[in-house]
Amino acid sequence: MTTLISTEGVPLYVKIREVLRTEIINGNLKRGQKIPSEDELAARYGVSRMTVRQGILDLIDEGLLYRRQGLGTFVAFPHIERDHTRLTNFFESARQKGIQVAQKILDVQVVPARRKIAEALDIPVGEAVIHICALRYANYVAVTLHDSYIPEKLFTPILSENLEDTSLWDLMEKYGYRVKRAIQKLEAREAGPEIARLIGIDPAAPILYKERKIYAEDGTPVEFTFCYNRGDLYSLTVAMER
Amino acid sequence: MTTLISTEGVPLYVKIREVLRTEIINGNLKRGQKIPSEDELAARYGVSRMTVRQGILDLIDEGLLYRRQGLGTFVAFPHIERDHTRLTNFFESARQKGIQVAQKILDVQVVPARRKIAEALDIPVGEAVIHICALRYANYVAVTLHDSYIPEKLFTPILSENLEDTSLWDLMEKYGYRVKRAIQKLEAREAGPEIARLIGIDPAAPILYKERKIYAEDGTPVEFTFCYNRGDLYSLTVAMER
DNA sequence: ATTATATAGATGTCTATACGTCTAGATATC
DNA sequence: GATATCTAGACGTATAGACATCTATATAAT
Repeated sequence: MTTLISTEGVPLYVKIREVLRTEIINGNLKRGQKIPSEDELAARYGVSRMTVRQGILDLIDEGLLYRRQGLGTFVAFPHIERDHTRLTNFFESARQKGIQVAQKILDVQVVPARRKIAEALDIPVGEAVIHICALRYANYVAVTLHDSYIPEKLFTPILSENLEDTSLWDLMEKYGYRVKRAIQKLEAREAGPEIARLIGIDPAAPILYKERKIYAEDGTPVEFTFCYNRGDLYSLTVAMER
Repeated sequence: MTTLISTEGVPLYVKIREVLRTEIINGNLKRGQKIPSEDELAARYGVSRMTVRQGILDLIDEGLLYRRQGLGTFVAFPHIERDHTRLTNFFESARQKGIQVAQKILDVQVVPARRKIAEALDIPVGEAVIHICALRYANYVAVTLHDSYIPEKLFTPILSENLEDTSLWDLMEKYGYRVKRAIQKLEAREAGPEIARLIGIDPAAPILYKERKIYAEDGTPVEFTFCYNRGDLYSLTVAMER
C-alpha cells in the first residue's frame, strides 16, 4: 500500500484521481494500457473500492480514461482539452492567451422586450430588459459587436456599475445568479451595412453570427445576446460528445 | 414508502432518477423548488441513500437539478436540451427533424497525409489516409461539402463499402472504433470559387467553415474533416457549460 | 443592537461488504 | 473442428452506517 500525499482537507477520491492523472500525463500509464483494477487500487492506497471508483469516474467524465464492463479501465489518448467544452468569459480566456482585450460600451438603456428577447429570457413581451451594446477589441482591433439583453427585474442595480471594465458575469454573480450554461446558435452571414460600419469592415465581409442564451445555475435565463464576430479574426472551438 | 415501478433488469437508481424526472416534467416538482432530501427519498422508496444519490447526480449532470451543500437539492428550469451538447450523425439528426437527406460521393481515394492531416490524425506525414469528398443535400439542395480524411491503416476494408448510403460512423464502429468525441473549430469565410462551384452559390457568399476532428472512445483520432456549409441554409447549435 | 455560539438539516466523503453482469479465455463435449 | 459450458477477473449495482462540512436559523452572550 502506497501512501497518498498527506494533504489535509483534500478528499481521498480527489487525491487518487490526481495520482492517476499524473501517472497518465507522465506516461507511466500509457495510452490504451489497462490501469489496475478498482480492487487493486483500493488495496494499494488503503481505501475502499467506492472511493477509488469515484476518482476514476471523474477521469472518465473528462475523457482521460474509458472502461468496459467485464474488461477493465483503460487510458484514453489524452487529447481532448476539457476547456473547449467550457463556457468561458471573454476577458479571462483572451487574457490567458496573452491577447490584449478591451471593450467599449456603445449603449446601455432599459427597453421593453420585443418578442424574440422575451421568449428567450422567459419573460412577458414588453417587460423591461437592459440592453447593453458593446464593441470588443482584441489587440486594439474591433472584433466583435455584442448586443446583450438581460432582465431588468433581476439586475436593476447593474445600471450603476462600471460595465466597461467589469465582467458582466461577475456582476451577475454579485446579484445572486451564477452563470452556468449557454446555448449558442451559430451561422455565417454577410456583415451588412450597419455591422460593417460599427466594426469597420466591408459590408460583404463574412461574419460569424452567434445567438447566445445564457442560464444561471438554477436554470434562470439571465442573458440573451447577439454576437457579430469578424470572420477573419474570430474562430470558435467547441467540443461535443456522442 | 412508495413502491417503484416493478421493472426487472432496470437498476434502482435509474428508476428513482426517472421518477424524479417525471415529477419535474409533470410539474409536481416546480422550478426552483426544493426536492425531498436524500434521506427522505431513501426512506420513501425503501432504498439506501447512496442509491438515491446516484440517481440525483445523474439529473444534476443533465442540468435538471442543482444542489448546494448544507441547503438541499433544487429543480432547475428544464430548458437545456441535452441534445445540443451531443455529437450527432448527419443522417440521424436530419431525419429526426423530417428533413430529406442525401449525399453524393465526389471522390474516394487513398492519398499520403499532408502535414495538417497527419498532425490531426496523429500519424506520420506521408502515411496513407483515405480521402472522402462528399456533397450533402438537405431537401434536395446542396448544403455542405465535406472533405474527410481517415487513417487507411485502421479502416482499409472501408474502401469496398457503400459509402453513399451508409453512415461513416456506423462503418467505423463495425471496424472496432466507436465514435465518441469531436472538437470542432468554426469560422465564417467567403465561399471562394472552388467551393462556390461545387455547392452552386456565389463565390462571395458566406460559408460556415468547420474543421472537425473526431475521436473514438479510446481517444484514437479516427477522422479529420473540413466542412463548408452554406451560410444561409446551415446553422449549428451548441451547448456549453462553465 | 451586535456578535458569538449552538443546532438542525442537508449534502459531501468514506467504509466494508455482497451479489449481479459482462468478457475473454479455458475446458469439456459432441 | 465446432460448439457449449464453466470460470476468473473486472466493472455495475446496492446496502447500512459513520462522520465531516456547510447553511440558515435560533439562541445566548456581550
